[in-house]
Amino acid sequence: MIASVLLSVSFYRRPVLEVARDLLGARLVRYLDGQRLSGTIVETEAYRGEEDLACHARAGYTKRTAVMYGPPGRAYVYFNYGMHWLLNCVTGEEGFPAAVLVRAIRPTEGLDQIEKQRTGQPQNQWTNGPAKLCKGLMIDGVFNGHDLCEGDGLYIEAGHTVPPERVFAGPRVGIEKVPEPWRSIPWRFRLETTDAAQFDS
DNA sequence: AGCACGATTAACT
DNA sequence: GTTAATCGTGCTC
Repeated sequence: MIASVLLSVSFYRRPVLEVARDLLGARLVRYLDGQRLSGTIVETEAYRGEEDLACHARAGYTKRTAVMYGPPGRAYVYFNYGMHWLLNCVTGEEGFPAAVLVRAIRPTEGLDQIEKQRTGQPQNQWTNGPAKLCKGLMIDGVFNGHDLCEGDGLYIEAGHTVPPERVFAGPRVGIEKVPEPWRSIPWRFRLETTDAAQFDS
């Protein structure tokens, strides 16, 4: 049994591209009613600064984006399309808006609980999308601004070290209307699973 | 005050 | 491949 290591503020207080890359293989944990729901992070995206026209901070400091300007290691959880919650991790120095969108995890603990949130869906589609994983782990707006470094309710633990050859970078998705270079810049990171058939992405 | 649209998903044809 | 669902946010008037 390997001791779980809670990712600390120093992990998040680094350039967002490094954090997005290093979160691959880490374990996202939702601690609920004494039970752990968790999954290995297999896909992330980086959003960086007011100049990044795909980043919410393009609008500057607003009530919505305030969390991104705050200290690293906090959760930025926002509501989208009138029905979906999406989870981000704030990164970098306080005052600079940047965050990592957690796009997909591979479920590892609390499968029975996760399934209850994803009824009718096959297991390989329980948490293979940013809104799906929030639904599966019961993550919503109450976690906006939550400190991920306290090990309380929602946090991330270090996982296995992922060799570079297993990391694939590509353009971020869902931002087709964003001008170049932001639309195509390869700030999406994926961890190729050895069991691709069991986990569509 | 009104409006267009979005870091998506699921169900369709 | 196409589209409805559904509402907070930021921008325009």
